[in-house]
Amino acid sequence: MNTLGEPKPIGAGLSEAQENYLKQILILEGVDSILAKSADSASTQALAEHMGVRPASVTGMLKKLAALKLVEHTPYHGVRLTDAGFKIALEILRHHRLIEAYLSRRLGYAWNDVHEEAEQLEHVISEAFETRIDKVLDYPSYDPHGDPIPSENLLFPTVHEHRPLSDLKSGEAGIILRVTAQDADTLNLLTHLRLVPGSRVSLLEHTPSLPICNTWASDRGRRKLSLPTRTRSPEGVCSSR
Amino acid sequence: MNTLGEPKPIGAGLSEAQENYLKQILILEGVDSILAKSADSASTQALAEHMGVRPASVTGMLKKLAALKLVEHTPYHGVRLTDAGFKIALEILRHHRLIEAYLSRRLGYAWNDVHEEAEQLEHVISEAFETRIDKVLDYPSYDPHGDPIPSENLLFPTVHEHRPLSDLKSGEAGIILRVTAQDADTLNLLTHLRLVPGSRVSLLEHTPSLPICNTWASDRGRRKLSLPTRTRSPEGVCSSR
DNA sequence: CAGAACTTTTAGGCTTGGCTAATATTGAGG
DNA sequence: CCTCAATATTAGCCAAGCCTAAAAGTTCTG
Repeated sequence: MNTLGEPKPIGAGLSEAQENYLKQILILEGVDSILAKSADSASTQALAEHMGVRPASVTGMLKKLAALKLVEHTPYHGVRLTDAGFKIALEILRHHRLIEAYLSRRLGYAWNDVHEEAEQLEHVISEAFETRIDKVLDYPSYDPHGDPIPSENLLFPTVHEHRPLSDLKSGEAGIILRVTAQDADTLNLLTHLRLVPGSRVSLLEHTPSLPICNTWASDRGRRKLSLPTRTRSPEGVCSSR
Repeated sequence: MNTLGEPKPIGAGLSEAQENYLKQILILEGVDSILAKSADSASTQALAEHMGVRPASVTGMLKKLAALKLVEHTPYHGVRLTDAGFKIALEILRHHRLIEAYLSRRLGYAWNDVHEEAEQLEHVISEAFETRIDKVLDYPSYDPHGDPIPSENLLFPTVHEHRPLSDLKSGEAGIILRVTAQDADTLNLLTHLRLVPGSRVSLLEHTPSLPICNTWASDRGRRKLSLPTRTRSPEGVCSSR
């Protein structure tokens, strides 16, 4: 019985698909979210949408993950990660963001190119690799999108107070701290508009039809851009072009 | 039809297993070998041994690769890579060695730890990644074992004249250029004995029972260590401890 | 309490890559 | 030239992993 299909060496021998499910559940549970009170439970449907598969497939995978005690599945009421599952999911998230940071800082990747590469690498790197790049980057707390990177012992850094860009009043200013959009198109657009992490902006006026503002606000009510309330500065403009 | 099972983006959508077969065929064909006149053809059995599967499995895979025109399979007479297959195999070999070099030079990996990690990463990195690390390392020609790295246009660097360590006469000296052993144990032993690429040695006496010399010479007649004929230097000793 | 919306179950399907056992081919030595 | 051992190939199977459609069950809202 030559078991090929290479168990990857992360939490145990999870398949890439399984790891991705865990990661997505983590995200849907909201641990990581800006608005996180944490601890929603992820619904089958939401999971299906995010993974690009049918709900039935999700249920199937959920049963497997539940059998592995990585997840608690209450039929008809969504899933929750168990402690074990949570740990693995966090580990993967850490891999992902650490890799993104590395690609950006050490290999000259554009911040909107790192996601895809990290998506592949995160399942494959060893603990040694993780440790090394963490050290080389001097234990970074944020990835190039401003997403927090769990530490080696899987704790999130304290996140500065911040709020969605769409909440800004006319005349208000701030520094962009985090961009939660992931698709290359949106990120490209944002790059062109200089709306990247670290840049200062102040809001001239609310124009709901403005293309990007549209994008941010209309996406099923989920905020894609947020910025701190702490920092105010008069320079920088959020204009459409 | 949601085709998951992620085609990897190298030559086309080859599976990891397929890529590994191609790489192994390349190696068995001897393109890379020290003794390479190149262009032996790889036998089913040799392939089976190196891949850790049964010959029947190899035949099966060979048919698949042949159907993809990556390989020419003459039943009962081994396989040869086609130009297309050769190119892909070289690309993978390049990935592998470039990654090894990167891990060693930029992430502080020991030379005997790089192989396994590279084995995983080689199937997953993008062309962009390859290009970046190549550049960061300033287009290296050799990996940490002294194996030549094909260039971006898939040409091997010119390799300095060299011969197996076991061919040295008593009193002869040289610099270790390349170590073809890959298993961690052998590499550890060699490290302890300071028999690593770059070190100068001269042969005091032939002692067939010397553990490492034994290892090198007795392994099915394949040479594991070689060094240049050009360089002679009196310092350095090949002693057993 | 009805029905819309959502979930789960059931019943399969497909692909990959392995394995065994039986069969076929090759090539070396007698 | 023939035979036999070594080597290859075929044929038939299997398991893992993921996916689907359709049917049946559950929830919750109006």
